[in-house]
Amino acid sequence: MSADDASDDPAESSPADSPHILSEESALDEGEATDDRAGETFHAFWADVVADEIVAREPDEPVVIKGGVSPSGVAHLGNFNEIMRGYFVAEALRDRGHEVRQVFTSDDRDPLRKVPRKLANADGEVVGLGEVDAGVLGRNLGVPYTSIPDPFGESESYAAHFAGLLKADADRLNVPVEMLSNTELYADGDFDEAVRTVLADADCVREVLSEYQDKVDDEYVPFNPVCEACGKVTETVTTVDLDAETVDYVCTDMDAGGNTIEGCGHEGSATFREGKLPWRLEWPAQWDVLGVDFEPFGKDHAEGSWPSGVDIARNVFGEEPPVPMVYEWFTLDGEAFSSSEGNVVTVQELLGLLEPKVLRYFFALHPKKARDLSIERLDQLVDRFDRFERAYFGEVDDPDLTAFAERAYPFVVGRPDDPPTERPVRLPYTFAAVLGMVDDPDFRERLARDEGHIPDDADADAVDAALARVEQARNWAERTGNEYDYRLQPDLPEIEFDDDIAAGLDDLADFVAAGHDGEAIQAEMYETARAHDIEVSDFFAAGYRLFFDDTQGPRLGEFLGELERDYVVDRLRREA
RNA sequence: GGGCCGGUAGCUCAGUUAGGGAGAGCGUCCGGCUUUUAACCGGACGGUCGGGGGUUCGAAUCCCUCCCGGCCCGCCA
Repeated sequence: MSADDASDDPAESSPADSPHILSEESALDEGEATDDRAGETFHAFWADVVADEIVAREPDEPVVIKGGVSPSGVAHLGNFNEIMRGYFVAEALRDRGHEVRQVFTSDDRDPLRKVPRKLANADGEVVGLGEVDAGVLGRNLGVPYTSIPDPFGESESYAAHFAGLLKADADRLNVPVEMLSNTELYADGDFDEAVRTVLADADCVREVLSEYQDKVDDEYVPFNPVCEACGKVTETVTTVDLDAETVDYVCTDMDAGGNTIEGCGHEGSATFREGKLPWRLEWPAQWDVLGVDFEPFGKDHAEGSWPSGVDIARNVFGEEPPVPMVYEWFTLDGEAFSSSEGNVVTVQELLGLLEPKVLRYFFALHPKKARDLSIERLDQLVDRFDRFERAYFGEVDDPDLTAFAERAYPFVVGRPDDPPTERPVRLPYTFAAVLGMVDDPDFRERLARDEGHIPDDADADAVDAALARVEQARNWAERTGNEYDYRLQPDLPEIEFDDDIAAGLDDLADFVAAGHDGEAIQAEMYETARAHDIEVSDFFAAGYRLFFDDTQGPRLGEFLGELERDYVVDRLRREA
């Protein structure tokens, strides 16, 4: 047991290797290092704390930031954590003058272990198996994702389809990330040295790995060839030929989370490029091959593959592991992301509901907090972004928020070198939802101006930008069916009113026809109701029925005041 | 059971780096906008900072302990 010479329990990594670098006082905060401490400055933005750690190691340029994921059915928001967290660190480093390369591996030589219940199509929409060629999945259990046809029949493989989704979403968020296919790295020989190192010193690998995994015994060979006969990833290597760089194998059954994927029994030979390393080795091998300096990962890795990866990196590959960073997982409307349960949302879906800046802002919040993304309360997130933005422009009396905004806002809006000098015009999200009840763009602008949300001197571009939120807020209202989900009815709803209300509506029509503004119309509704001895609520309900075919709605008078007068008059008279 | 990370107002979250006034927005309630109708404005209500103990002149913040939640401690990734 050479691995545990230094410590009593090899599984117990030293505190300095903790991946929770944002939770601890400081990995440097030991002993008397007061001079070092004095050199540290407070950072309002977590990405700078991480950047400090990276810079302290004096990495070669370009600094390499990695993320990675095994393909699954849906590229949901949670999968974006690594890309976005890495991005903000990359930007913080670039801002300090470093060259940064951000890569993201699609770990696509991994075998498909079970058929996903939901898939995302090229448009980011989540669909069930019934809408795809599910058979192609069922027939390819155990086969690397890159060798499985795209169930949508569009991309060259299932892996390519999935990687395409991630890349498209990264583009939408304007994050320059280089997608790397693990299969290609193997096929091109990038992993040759790593595989050789692992197989050449298999005893050492077993020794290190056995501290973390029970299945590692004297027979264990840390390489999984792809069977040349059936195409499945296999586990049983019989001999290793280091000179020829080949292994012999038997295609045996594989256990996949309780299910058995049957091997074909074929006995064959594979090169180092025709298989893969097990994850616990593959991850540190990626660090080595790609020269990774920083990698964020989910908390599921924090106590599992990270400690073993550190050990493997040092004792097998002879390298230092990258700066780690654990992030907490998101929930969606209070529940864990689950594509099988249908509790997923894709970046593309979200961008139909809010601006990319707002989504980027969400990822700029502190990673150690388990955050809930609530679609129902998406207005809260947008409001928080607006406040964050106002804080950047010095309009919020909150020193902490202001300090965070001053550093993070330029990154969030993607303009660290050229931050905006004027605060954009923003419509409150729920107000935008109100405007979304009517299609007419002129109506939207008039009402927004009347309510004081658009300054008189705003230029046309600023107005257009502000009004762009209306479509998103309307999509939100429709998706959630919430209290803003009303639509102005272009045609007269079928409805009967009693005589009093009918007379009141006629009077109100005359009042509108005479030309009054929204405020006056609102007031007149009360007057009219009283004059006809109608309950005010009944009269409003009649109005909502006429215009929205509903019993409730927005403040009606102001609303009617902005609409086409003839339309309002005709509708009140139940004529059109 | 063990380890790690979280727990601050009804909700969403700042504040914990470096101990000193418990905060914001939303919601709720009340009021204002001549006028009950979800947009605007003002005010109020609202917290044992998960519980307990300790250190300290002083603790959301540091230490110990317990409770709750998530993750890991099989395999896989």
